[in-house]
Amino acid sequence: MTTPDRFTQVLQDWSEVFMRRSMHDFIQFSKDSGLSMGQTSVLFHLHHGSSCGVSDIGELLGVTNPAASQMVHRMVTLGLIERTEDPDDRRAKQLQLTANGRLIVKESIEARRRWMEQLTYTLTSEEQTLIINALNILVDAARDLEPRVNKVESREQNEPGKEHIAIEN
Amino acid sequence: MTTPDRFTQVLQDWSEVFMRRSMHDFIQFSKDSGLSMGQTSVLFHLHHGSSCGVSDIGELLGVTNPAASQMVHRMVTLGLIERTEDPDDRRAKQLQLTANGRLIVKESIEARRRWMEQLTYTLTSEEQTLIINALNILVDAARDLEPRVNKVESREQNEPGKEHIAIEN
DNA sequence: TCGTATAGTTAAGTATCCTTAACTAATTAG
DNA sequence: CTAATTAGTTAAGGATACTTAACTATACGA
Repeated sequence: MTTPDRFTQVLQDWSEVFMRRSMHDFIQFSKDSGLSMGQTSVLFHLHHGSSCGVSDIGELLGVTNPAASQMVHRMVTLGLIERTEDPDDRRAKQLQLTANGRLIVKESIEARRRWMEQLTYTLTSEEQTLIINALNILVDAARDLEPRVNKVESREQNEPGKEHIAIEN
Repeated sequence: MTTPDRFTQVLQDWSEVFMRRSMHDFIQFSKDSGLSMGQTSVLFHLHHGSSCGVSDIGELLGVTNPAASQMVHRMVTLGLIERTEDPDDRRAKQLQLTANGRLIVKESIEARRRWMEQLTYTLTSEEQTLIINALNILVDAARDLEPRVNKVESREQNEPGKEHIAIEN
């Protein structure tokens, strides 16, 4: 087995165990919040992208434009997101999280953080350092593969304490 | 920032980028296959656990027993899963993937594998080795945290070429 | 300026999926 | 042996979320 093959294999092993856990949390969280999985997806999409239009939501969920419009309407009614006119193009709407919507996203992230914290307890300090270095590389590589994101303002980027640790090779 | 904090942080960074990608693929895949997200979840659950009962499905999806029963019925009709009587307890049913259901799961896994393969192209051999070691540790730790799985038979365990690489410390 | 394309909404109809309530059948406990 | 529990199903009714078709309003290109 070559290194790239082994690499892909271990990444797949990890993704399997990680996805199973995350999907379960995701479903559970959606139910607990009284939201559909689609609605939760929208919240996370807006959390990541900061702002987007109605048709972007349709693309995200793989549904038609009217379906997206109705979903947005429901979520506006629920006080999760707000819909304002795009000043540059008055046909378009800009969707954003409300304070309440942001709160819900934060709670979900916090729940996942607790799971991850559990992982630290079983690992030695050396193992943790190894994993930190490895995942930093992986995160950078994965982000480079991502399609561009129209982040209005990169919030809390260059946050102190998040800088990478150099690996010696 | 302590090592555990930094560890949790980088794990969270990774989970964010990974989840975004995986959720998108998951939604896309479900739509393309003409399945609901719930149905796709069931397929993956059965792929992992090999066999389970109707109420396990209800627990997985966070719905009532009748809802699970109806979902199972629909999926049986679609030829995705089959429902046989549990020989040990004739009240209970054992659910399993059909050949067709297995095929669909395989296709989805293959799609994700291709994404992961892309990641290898941008990384050096040293980086890949580092990540392999790190993720192996992480997979083991995460599996230990998982609730027990009633796998009828551990398929393809101890497959050659999947053994861990020892890390020197 | 006129025609076309784009962003989004509204309306009508349908399918899916959920709930509770009531049921059957098998198991287990006293 | 009877009573209670457990696994699952069926039925009726309701909510959600999807579709296509038809629409409004803005932007843009010739």
